[in-house]
Amino acid sequence: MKQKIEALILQAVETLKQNGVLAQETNPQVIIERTRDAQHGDYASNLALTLAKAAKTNPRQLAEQLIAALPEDAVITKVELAGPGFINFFIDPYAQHAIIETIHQAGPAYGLSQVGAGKKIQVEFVSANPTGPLHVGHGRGAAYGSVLADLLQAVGFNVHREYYVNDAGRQMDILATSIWLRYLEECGEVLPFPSNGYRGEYVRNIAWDIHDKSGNEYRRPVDLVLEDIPADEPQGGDKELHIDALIARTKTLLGAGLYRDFFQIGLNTILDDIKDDLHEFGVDYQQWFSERQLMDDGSVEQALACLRAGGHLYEKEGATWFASSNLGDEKDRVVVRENGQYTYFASDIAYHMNKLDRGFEQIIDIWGADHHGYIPRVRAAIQALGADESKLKVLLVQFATLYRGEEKVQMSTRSGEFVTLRQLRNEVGKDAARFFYVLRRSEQHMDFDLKLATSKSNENPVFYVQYAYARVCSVLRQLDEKGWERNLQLGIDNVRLLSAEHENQLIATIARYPELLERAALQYEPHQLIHYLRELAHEFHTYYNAHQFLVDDAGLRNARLNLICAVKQVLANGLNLLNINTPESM
RNA sequence: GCGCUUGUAGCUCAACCGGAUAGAGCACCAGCCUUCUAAGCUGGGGGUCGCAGGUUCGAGUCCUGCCAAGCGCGCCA
Repeated sequence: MKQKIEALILQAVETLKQNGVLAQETNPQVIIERTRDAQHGDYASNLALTLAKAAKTNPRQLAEQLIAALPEDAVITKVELAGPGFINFFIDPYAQHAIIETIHQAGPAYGLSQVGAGKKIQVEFVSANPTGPLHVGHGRGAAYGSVLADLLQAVGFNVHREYYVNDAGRQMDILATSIWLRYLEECGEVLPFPSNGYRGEYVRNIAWDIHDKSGNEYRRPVDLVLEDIPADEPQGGDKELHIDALIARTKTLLGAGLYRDFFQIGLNTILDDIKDDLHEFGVDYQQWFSERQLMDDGSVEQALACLRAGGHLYEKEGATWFASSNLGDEKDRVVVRENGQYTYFASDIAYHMNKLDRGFEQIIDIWGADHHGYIPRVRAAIQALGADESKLKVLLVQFATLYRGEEKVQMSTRSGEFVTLRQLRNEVGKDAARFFYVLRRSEQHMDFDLKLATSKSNENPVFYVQYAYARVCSVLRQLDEKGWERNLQLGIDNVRLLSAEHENQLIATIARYPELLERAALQYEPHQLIHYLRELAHEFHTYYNAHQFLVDDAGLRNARLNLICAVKQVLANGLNLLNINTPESM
């Protein structure tokens, strides 16, 4: 419909060019908007307002001339000049009725499109360190990323979902050491636990499990473990020096081989838990990409060689630096430490080079907002690698501040005091959790009230949408009980009986679903889909209260059934995209 | 101090490339169940769009300054 009106307006513009009203070189971008107010018709164009200046005339006069030059069209019942120079189009209310039949034919495919044109696009999200279970902060990134990926796929992109596993680096060593110390306790040793270690209950569980399976294989005498280790913070020492010494001691006492085994068991256990957790949350990936693999297969070395060849690296104070400040970063960054180890940033450069090499036309990184300072250096790296930095899009997800009623919930992975995603799912269920997370724009700070989300009452908006779906199902059950059958063709033949205001409104809303999907996807804003579904559900509930569907007149009955079945289909398509269930009864 | 993000109704949030009288939900008030599920519907009150300038036919939206909140500013990840 938009295209149709656009074409008509362009014809009018051509006519005015010939009349000399508009300059020959006028090549306007015609914007047709759906109106927000029914008084303004169905569609509106602001073309006269934007062209008035160039045409050296006032907008209302130009709009009048445009309207006069507009070709006749059966679908358009009225064209009005309004306000400062808007052109409002009123559409024949029956013109949109055909969408009901379209929806019945397309079914689950209704709303899908090909604007993405099969473009290869990668979405990397969550990518939490495998040092513990996912918490509710990760949940938002998981819900946002997965819905965004599904949206992009729905509009025709070739989407690759990926999780970057930070399975190398110091944090992982701290984890392995933490598990080992708990394991020693399991063996019967008594020793202090480092203040900087991972204290969560899951660490004990892994240790318990290893002890159960391997007995005392990894056991070493506690006095050897603690010998000459610098004091921990509570004892007046430095917690970083303390933990680093413990890591080194763990490696020495176990030896490289056993340490590696032990490390791997810890990593696998936690990663399996994360995979399982996300899967149950409705989040699945095409690939789990290992950071350590980049280290092991020489990718990091190769990436740094590439930067070096481009003259972007230099040595200073024993470390190797990337001159990112030449490329928009606020300062240069270390890539190889004084001790010869790569920084996290070094492997991330290699990772992004790898992404580019895999031929993605667009790379979307979804990060927690606390990583925003990291963006300029990654962009700098991509430029230094000789790639087009506009291929990278970084989307930030603000962490949710967690409340339990009025009380703010403090979270820290290290101390083990946090609410896990799994706990949240167990309390509120997958549907409500996903719905809640996607409800708000991702850059928006968000207060997540556990008390509210866990309430199984009508305060929870997910039920409202699901209830609309269940209500349609219920009507169909009633139909069956009355011994009637739905007749699609009879309904189509009588579609013009759908003339009530509620019906026209509902038809207009389901008709714009494809546009909505496209916009939500291209703007990376899944919350638009949620808001749309709430609106659709609301219009359905209103319709339900205002009109009886199961009337004696078979023509009207089937016309209405076709409409509510089309609503049901759109609700299902939207909820499926969100990976939220569609209950047949509630 | 510098940088990024945010600031809209009592609370939580929307507002499509700048567009017409800024909208929902919750909460509050008043109504609607002998009729397809009341987890629903109808109506009502409630606003200095953080503040001040600027850009223009038009600004919640763009620009500048200020105020406030969150985050960041490691040879951590």
